[in-house]
Amino acid sequence: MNKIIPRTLKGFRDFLPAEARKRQYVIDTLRKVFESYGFEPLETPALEYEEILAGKYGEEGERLMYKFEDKGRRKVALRYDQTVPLARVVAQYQNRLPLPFKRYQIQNVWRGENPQAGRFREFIQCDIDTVGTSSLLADVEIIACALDSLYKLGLKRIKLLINDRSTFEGIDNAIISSIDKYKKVGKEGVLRELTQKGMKQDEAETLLNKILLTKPNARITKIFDLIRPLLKTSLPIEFDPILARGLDYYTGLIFEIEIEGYDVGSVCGGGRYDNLIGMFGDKQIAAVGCSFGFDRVIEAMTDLNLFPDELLTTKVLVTVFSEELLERSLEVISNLRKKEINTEVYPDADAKMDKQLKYADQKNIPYVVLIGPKEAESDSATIKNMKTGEQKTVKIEDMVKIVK
RNA sequence: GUGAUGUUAGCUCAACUGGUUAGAGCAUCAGGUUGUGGACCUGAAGGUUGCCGGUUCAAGUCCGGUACAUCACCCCA
Repeated sequence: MNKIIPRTLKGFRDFLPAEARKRQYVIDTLRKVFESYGFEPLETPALEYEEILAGKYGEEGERLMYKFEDKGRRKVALRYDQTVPLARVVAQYQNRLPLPFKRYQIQNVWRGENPQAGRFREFIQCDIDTVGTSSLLADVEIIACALDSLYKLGLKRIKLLINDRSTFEGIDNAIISSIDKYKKVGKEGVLRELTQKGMKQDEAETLLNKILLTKPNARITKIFDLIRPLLKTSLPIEFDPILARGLDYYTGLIFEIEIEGYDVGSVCGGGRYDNLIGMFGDKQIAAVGCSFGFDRVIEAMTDLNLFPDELLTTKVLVTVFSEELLERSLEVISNLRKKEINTEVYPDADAKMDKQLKYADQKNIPYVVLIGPKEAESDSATIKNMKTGEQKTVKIEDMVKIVK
């Protein structure tokens, strides 16, 4: 028999406990903030009928989508983003989802891209969207919720860049996507691309200068006015006429959030897209939303050291002295767990104490409980603080106080 | 889809222009102390040098292909 090599698929990742804990912390935090704004959870299947997803993401998307036949010979595809499934859900459950519908969705999506920095084939998307209203207040709430989310994660030095699709009125999508690269390739780079796409040098220059000098329109100034009272802190908010987000489906607001001291790109972006959600019905439905770059958020927070020190699971390790005293250990464990203290037992009664302590040390468990013959006699236990090395023998009832 | 670079022990790396039996640190396991972790010491285990083929008396080393990884383009989160 051939030996099977343990490995992961190209572009797919394992998250070992230290990493997985960080991710869960971020998800938990985001979820709480989303819900505080009235967004409700939505989950959709990983697999959809291919026809639901096909033709929705352009040529590139079509190439990158995971498609195959299932056992029943149905043509299926893996979730490619969360917006198309949202559109499907809105069309499918019209009678059960009164509009406006506010939902958040935190699930994996799959794209068969070539992996590179911060890009994988399986990754989490965190989306919030409000469907069924074109009110500017909905736009403002999305932005406020996004800012609040990052703020709660400790990302306090953030900058909001905001623009409106009307800045690019009448301009071809291909041209817009070149202009969007302004920050990356500079003015010369954009002009070079534009002339390559068939524009004359002076035409391109005139266009670019005109865009750079655009002033915020009425919608944007209204958004500015509305957002200030919503946010207690005064965040830098900037009108940025060059911002296009590369996507051609936006119809109004476009925004991005950047982190100061982390210039790998935006960690959140979104806008209004009033012509997309209605794709499965016969009427258009207005929508506004945004998406967090989950992996970038994790990376930025790691760089800036923003994760709480004690993202621990186990609080107490109860050691086992011998087979005879195992029962005493189990009693203590049961007591601690009843008090909602995360407790684990060293699973081998024959293991020496140093090995059991070493295990606690490696797993960063803050407290270790020892119950040997001495303690058993007096119906007590010794509790050791692994950080300070202090230890004392106490009655079992008193142990909870020390740990908590 | 395109391009650049790389792949040697679980991890990080070494091995002069091709030349005996491919080395080290960390991690693992055992012991140094049978009720106390992080340090230290001793020892053990761990490799068909990513895979397939070619050149050569001889390949970890050279050549071709392929898989994977990293980075970039395209595109995007």
